Amino acid sequence: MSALLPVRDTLDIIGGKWKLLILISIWEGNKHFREIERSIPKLSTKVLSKELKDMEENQLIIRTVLNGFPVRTQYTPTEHSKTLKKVILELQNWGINHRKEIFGDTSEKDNSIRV
Amino acid sequence: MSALLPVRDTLDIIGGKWKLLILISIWEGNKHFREIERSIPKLSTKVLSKELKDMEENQLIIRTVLNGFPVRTQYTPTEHSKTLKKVILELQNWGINHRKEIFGDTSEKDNSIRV
DNA sequence: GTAACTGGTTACTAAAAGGTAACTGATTAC
DNA sequence: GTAATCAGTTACCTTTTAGTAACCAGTTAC
Repeated sequence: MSALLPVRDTLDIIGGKWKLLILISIWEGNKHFREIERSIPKLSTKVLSKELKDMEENQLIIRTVLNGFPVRTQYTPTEHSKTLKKVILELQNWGINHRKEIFGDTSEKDNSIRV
Repeated sequence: MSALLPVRDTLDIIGGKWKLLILISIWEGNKHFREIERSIPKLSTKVLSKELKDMEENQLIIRTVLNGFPVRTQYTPTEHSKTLKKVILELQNWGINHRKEIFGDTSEKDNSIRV
């Protein structure tokens, strides 16, 4: 069925443990490598490096090297990446409802969308 | 970071290579183990077995054993699983637009099940 | 001079995921 | 009696992914 190709394309890009975390971290204002690294617990330098490369390739972020003394790079989200917000909203809503459905969790402690 | 938990919950459940393919196959009318297996190229018995267990645990499908001569099991989608259709639609739309954005691909030629 | 910061890379190791094929037990068809 | 179908399970092996830690160059602060 034809839904599968595009869905798989999408999951290939934003699936996995870290990509969405990283994107959200950048959306929240973290621009530099070490900054992003520190903002996401348990994320290692090596993995971050690889994920950022993937994301740049897929045009979700732009990497700029600033000429300065303690060499700085800057990561900024592309306009294109912002189209992911709808997807994330659906994934988020489903996750919340699923949790209720499965665990009967009605607490709804935090459903703000700080993205 | 509150979008992240639910999003990760969702991706844990439907992420990965096979779960959505399997769910769609079942939605399309394939009910039995070998039937589902044969409908998805490159999917092995072992992996299908594991994926179906995960999906049953997450209440996306129901497994019923029919008492008969060449023992048959039946997999049916839950009502709850149908709430995924919105999510899938968004993932699908994003995938299509992303492909256009990145490759300028307007052909939409190949909508067969590539695995 | 020493340590710490920047953005990573490299090498080694450990864990997780996936592939292949054989095998189960009951039954049907030839 | 032989082969095939059903729904899986098990054991073994390979591939992929991830974690750890050391290290690069250049600069700043003490």
